[in-house]
Amino acid sequence: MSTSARMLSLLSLLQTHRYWPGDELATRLEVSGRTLRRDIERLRDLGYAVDATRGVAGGYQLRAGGQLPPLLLEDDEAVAIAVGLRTAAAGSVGGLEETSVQALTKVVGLMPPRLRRRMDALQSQTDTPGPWRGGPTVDATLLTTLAQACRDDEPLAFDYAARGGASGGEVTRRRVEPHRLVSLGRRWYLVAYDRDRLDWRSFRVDRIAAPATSGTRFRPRELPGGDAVAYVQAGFRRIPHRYDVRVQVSAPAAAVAWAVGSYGDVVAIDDATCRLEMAVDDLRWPVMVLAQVGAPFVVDSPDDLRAECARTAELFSSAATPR
Amino acid sequence: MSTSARMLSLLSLLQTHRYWPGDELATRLEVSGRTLRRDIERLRDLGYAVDATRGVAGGYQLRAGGQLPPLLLEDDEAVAIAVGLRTAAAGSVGGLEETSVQALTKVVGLMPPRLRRRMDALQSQTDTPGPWRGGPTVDATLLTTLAQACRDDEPLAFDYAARGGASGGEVTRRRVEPHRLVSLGRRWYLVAYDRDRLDWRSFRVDRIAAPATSGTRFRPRELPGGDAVAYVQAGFRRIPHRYDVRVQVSAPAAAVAWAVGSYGDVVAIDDATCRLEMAVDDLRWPVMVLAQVGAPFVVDSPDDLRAECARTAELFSSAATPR
DNA sequence: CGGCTTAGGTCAGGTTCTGGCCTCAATCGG
DNA sequence: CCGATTGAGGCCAGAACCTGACCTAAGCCG
Repeated sequence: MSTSARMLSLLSLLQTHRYWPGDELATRLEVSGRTLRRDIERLRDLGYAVDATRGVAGGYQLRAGGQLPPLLLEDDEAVAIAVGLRTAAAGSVGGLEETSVQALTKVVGLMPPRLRRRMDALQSQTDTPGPWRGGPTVDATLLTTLAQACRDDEPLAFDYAARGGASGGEVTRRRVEPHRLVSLGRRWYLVAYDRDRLDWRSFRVDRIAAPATSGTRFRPRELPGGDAVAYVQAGFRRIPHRYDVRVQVSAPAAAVAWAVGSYGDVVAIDDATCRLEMAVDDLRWPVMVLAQVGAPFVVDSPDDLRAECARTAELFSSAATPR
Repeated sequence: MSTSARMLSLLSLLQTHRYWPGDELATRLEVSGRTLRRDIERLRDLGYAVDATRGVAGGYQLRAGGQLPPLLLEDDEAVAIAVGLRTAAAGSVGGLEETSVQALTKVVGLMPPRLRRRMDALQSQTDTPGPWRGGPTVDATLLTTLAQACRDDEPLAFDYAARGGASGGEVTRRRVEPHRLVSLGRRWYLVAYDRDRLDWRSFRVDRIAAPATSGTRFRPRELPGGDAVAYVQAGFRRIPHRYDVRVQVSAPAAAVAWAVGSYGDVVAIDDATCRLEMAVDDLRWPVMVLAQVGAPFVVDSPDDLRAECARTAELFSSAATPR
C-alpha cells in the first residue's frame, strides 16, 4: 500500500475515534511501529491534532484541531448528511440555504450511484408535515444539478412549466446559461440568461424538470445590476399573493411568533395583544396557526378569512357536540 | 510539500469541481505536468473517479465513483452539515436519527472550536415552529458528547433533573457507564449503567446537563436483554400519556396523514373516512391538525378534546363575526 | 488539417521511506 | 518506589519510490 493511501486509511481509522493502541494501528496498516509513529507525525505536520496517551492502555486519538481533517464517511453517514442538508436547503434553518446547497452539491456530486439511490428513496419519506413545507418538496438531485451547472458555467436545458394551475401550465424547453440559485421565501429560483429569448429570466426550481447539461462551458455574462437576489425579488413583487392576512390576536407576541415561525410577521401592540400578518395562497394556513395559538383574535382582512373561520367554527362546534 | 499532503490538496482542488486544466493544477501544486499526471493516476488507483477531457479547454474533474472520496469541506459547509444533521437527529426525518447522530459526532468531534461556536450560534435560530418540535430542542453538543462517550466506553457524570414540572424536578449528579443513545418518539434517551444505584437506567437526554467525561475507559457490561430500544420502551410504557386521542375524520386517510406527519396513526375506514389516533400531552396539537385538515370530524375520545373543540369553535366563530 | 490537451512509456538521479535498534519520557498498578 | 507498558524520536543502511525531462500516441475542436 502506498504512503498516501495508508495515510488516508489511518485518518479513516482515527475518525472512528475510539482510542487506538499504536500496535493495533500498525498491524492494521501492515507497517512497523516505527513507521506508524512517523505517519502520526506526518498527520501532525499536516495540522491535524492527534492525541496520544502513554502508559498501559494508551493509544492515539484524533481530536478537534486547528483545521477540519478530510472527512471519511461511511455510506450511512453520507446518506444522513445528504438528507439533513436537503432539509436545511429546503429552508428549515434560515440563512443557511445557500451554504447547504453548496455543501450538498459537493456531497451528492461525489456520492456513488448506490448511495444516491438510497438518498432519493429516503427523500420521499422525509416530510415536514403541514403547510410549512411551503409548496412542493425540493428535489435534492435537481437542486444540486443546477448548482453544479451554475458553478461550472455549463449551459443547461430543461423543461419549464409556465405558471398556472396545479396540473401545471404549458411546458416549454428552455436553453439557458445558469447564473445563480437564489433561496427566497421558502422557494428556490434559478437566475439564468435565456439563450432563446436573449434575456435574463428567473425560474422557479420546482417547475423545472428534466435538466440536461452538455458538458461544455460558456463564458459567464454579467447580470445587469449584479445582484441576483434583488433580481428575483423584483420579479417576485409583480406576482401578488392571493391573500394578505391581517389578524389581531389577544396573546403575547412571543407566543404567536413561536407558532407562526418565520412564515409571517408578528408585531406586538401591547403585552397581551399583537398583530399577525401573513401573505399566503391558502387560508387554511393562518387558520391552523390561529388554532394552535388558541387565543381570541379579530380578523382585519381579508373577508375570505372570516368565511374560513366561520367554516372552521362550524366544523369544531359540530365535533364538540356528541352524536 | 510531501506527496501525501499534495494528494490531499489535489483532492481538495478537484472537489471544488470545476474543470481544472492540467497545467493549472500542476502550477498550483508546484510540480511538473508529468508528476501531476502520475498523481491523477494514483487517485484513480485509490478508486476515485477522475474524469479528463482532452483537446482545447480540456481538464480534470472529480465525479461520482465507486467510493466516496474524503470530503474536504470549507468552514461554512461544515457548519451547514452540522446544523442539517442536528435537525435530522432531532427527528425531522424518520429512521435516520441514529445515523445522523453518528455522523454528527464525527463531524462535531473534529470541528475546530471556532466552527463549533458558529454552529452553536446557529442552533438557537433553527426552530421548527409549532408543536412539531416535540419538546425541548436537542442540543447538538450534548448529544454528540453522549454519543462519543457511548462509543468510546468513557465513564460519564452529569446533572439529571427528575421528572416533574416545567421548572424541573430535583437535580442530582449521576455517575454512569453510558451504553447507547436511543431515539424514540421524538425524544432522545441515554441507556446507561448507574454506578451509584448499581443498576441500569434510561435517562431523557433533554434533562441531562453539565456532562463530564473523565477520559478513562470502562469495560463495557452487557445490557440484560441486549436490546436498548426495548429497554427504553419498557420504561416508557409505565409513563402514561395524558390523552389518548381518537377521532374519526371525513377525509381521505392520505390527506390526514399528510397533515399529521409521523406524530399519529391514521387508519383508513373507507375512501373518504379515516380514524386518527394520537397520544399527546397537549390537546392544542390535535386541534391544530384537525384545523389544518379542514374536514368534518367526530371526536371519539377523550371528552376533554370535545371541550377543547368547543372552545376553539367559540374563538373562530367570534372572529368570523365582524366587530 | 493543425493546435491543444491528456496518456503514458522510459530513464537517470535524487529523495524519501522503511524497519531495526537504541534511549527517553510518561503513565499505571502493585 | 519500582517495573511494565506504551508513545517519542534520533540514527543508519538499504530499498523503494518519486521526480522531471523527453518522447510518442491519442482524442477533441475549430
